[in-house]
Amino acid sequence: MKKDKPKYKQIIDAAVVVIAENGYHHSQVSKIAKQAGVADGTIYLYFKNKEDILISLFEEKMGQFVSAIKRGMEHEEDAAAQLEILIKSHFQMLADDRHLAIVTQLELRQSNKDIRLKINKVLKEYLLLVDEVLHNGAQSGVFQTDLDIRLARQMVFGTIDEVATTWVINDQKYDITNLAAGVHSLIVRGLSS
Amino acid sequence: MKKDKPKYKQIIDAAVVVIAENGYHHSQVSKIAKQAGVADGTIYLYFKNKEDILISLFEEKMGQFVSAIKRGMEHEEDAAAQLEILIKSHFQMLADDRHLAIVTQLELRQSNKDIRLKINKVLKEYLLLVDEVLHNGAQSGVFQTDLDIRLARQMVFGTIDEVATTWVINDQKYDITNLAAGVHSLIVRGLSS
Amino acid sequence: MKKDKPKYKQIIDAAVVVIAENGYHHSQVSKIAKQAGVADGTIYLYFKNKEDILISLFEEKMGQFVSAIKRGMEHEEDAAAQLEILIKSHFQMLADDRHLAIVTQLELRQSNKDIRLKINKVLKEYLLLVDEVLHNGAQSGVFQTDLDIRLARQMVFGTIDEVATTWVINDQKYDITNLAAGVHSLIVRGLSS
Amino acid sequence: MKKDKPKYKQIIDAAVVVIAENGYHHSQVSKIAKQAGVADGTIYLYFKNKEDILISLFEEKMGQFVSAIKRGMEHEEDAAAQLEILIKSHFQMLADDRHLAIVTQLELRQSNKDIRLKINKVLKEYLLLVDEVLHNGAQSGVFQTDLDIRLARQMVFGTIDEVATTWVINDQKYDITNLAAGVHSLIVRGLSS
DNA sequence: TATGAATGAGTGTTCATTCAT
DNA sequence: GATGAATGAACACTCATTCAT
Repeated sequence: MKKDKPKYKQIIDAAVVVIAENGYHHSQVSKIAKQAGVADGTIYLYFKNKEDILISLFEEKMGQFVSAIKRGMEHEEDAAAQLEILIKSHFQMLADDRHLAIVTQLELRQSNKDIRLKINKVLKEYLLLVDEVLHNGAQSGVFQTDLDIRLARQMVFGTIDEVATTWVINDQKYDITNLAAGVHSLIVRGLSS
Repeated sequence: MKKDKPKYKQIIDAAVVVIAENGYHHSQVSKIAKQAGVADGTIYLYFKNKEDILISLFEEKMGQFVSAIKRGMEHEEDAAAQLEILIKSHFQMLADDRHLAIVTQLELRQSNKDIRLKINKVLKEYLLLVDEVLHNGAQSGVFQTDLDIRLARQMVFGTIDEVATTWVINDQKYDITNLAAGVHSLIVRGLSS
Repeated sequence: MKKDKPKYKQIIDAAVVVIAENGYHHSQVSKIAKQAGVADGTIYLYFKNKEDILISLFEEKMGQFVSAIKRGMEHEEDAAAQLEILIKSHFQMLADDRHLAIVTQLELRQSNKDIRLKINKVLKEYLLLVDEVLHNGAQSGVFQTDLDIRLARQMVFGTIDEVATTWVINDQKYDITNLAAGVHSLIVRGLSS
Repeated sequence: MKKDKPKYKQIIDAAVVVIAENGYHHSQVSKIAKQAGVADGTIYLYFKNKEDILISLFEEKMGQFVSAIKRGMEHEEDAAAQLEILIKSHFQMLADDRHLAIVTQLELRQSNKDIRLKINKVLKEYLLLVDEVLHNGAQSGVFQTDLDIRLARQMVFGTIDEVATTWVINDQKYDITNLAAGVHSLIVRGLSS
């Protein structure tokens, strides 16, 4: 399996660094190859094309992302508490890797429609996780029992994503993990007094 | 004033159609010119460069957007009701122009950092409007009096934007205006039962 | 006659200034029109095309040039003295109009082969004047009686031109008229001790 | 070293032919590439940009030029004889390559100021060689001992250059090498009888 | 005469991808 | 597997010239 060979991860990590530092449109394959310490042609032994690097990058990192969140929520049954863990973990992981945060919140979105559709496919696993929490909350009565899961998920994800993007646009100059509690509260309680 | 001449709007409208149908990266200036019924060079009598078409497009449309919402909220003082008008108007306007919806939710975001910065400047007016509503709500006691306006605005905008993007990605195949009430309820009341 | 109308000269003078200040390749017709205080289209009422401005400019100025030199040599019969007047007048006229000096020595030469051929035609009158002086000198015995006029003319013109060009390239920062005597001496006596 | 690879010279030689035959302004990079038998992009592996082809072309050819002249003068100590060798070599080399003659005497001069400045830098080596000969002549008493070297160099170069340009403009239809003796005589002895 | 808005042809350069070694 | 030289498609922008007013 190619994904287990060292050069596979090597190239992906190089791509994260190069894209974060140079921006998506200035991240030529040759630059990624150089950063990874391989020849240009070698990239194509591990990835179908440039798009495939991006998609694989997102798959790889998002996979770790979801696993970590799942692991964090493992022993928690209360939906509201699960949601808090999810938000905290999400923010924590972005805070842990500045480069990755830039890539996922800003640069990856400059790719074209096709890539973004494939990225959305990868994202689905994360969204399903949110759905689970929401479903659990609705059933257990922690959340509204007649909750429109789809819409609620869009609120949860939209809010988290917007908060994360704003933070990255502002050069990550404040501690995003401090915002987790406030975001959680807003999502759960809404604006109402 | 160039912006008042008919060709200015003609070119912007052509750009919306061309970009929506071909995607940002396949929307050559010559294609836009053809659609607008002018020569390639004419574009440059009205716009500094290709980027400027995009930014002007967004300015023009977003300006109408904000005006329309303001007009809609004019005679309403209750913050929750204002918010509902804002959401409804937002969705309504996207529903009214399929092409524009594609451009603003998907294609515009593929532009590079510089353009996005300028786009954000234009967006600011909209976000200030949201802030006003939130501030009003917090002061009048309709919303939490100690509301973190910045965070709340990110929830409001993030949710609306995510709902809109999801709708566009799904080929606008359901009626997004039907979602306004649900979104409003979620934002105001949160997930809580 | 178009050449006698005020706008004709107005446009030519504008062209000299614009080309001297912006360089040949940045001297658009619109820039010349603006400097001349006329509309772009008006240029084409007086000149066939852009090339024609250049050629007319050179004709006009070179005509004055040749007349002035002829006038200066009128009452001098000695070929060596005539040559000195020619060189002095040539340098004097360049020194009198910085802009024109830049245009004739540097910018006009960037035009393409066709224009340069036409410019050479205009130049011919000047070269014939040189030939006359040389012929006179050969016949009167002031110069070598078996002088190769064509070659001698090329030496005379080549030397004057190179000295002038070097002066312009060095930003006209010394007084070129001071060089006339030395140049004359070199041309007449050569390098020999 | 890129300059030693065969394609470097291949492209330069192609450029000489294409520019000589089509004129500088109609010598598209793609045309040069085709003539060189390489792809357009290959040009940019060896040259920074189109200007760089021109400058490199001149460097390469002028380098050979100067070397050849130096080699020719090696065993000659008399300044007048050195000058004759210089003139003969110069004309001979132009006569040996019709295309190169057109490029150096006509087409290269159409380039803009920046290129011309760089070309002048390359030319300097040639001019220094002339200076050496003149200095030698002045010291040995073959030439005037109080010779203004700078002015004398401008006469020498101006004359040679004008003779060469005239020959090229006249389609090289006579044998320029036959003119070397006459030019040498004129430069050394001047017009005097 | 004079205007100036409109035209549209023309090209240097980048970079993802290939393939002979 | 690994290399990296070579490929060639793709496109925004300028500006001389025209012509309806």
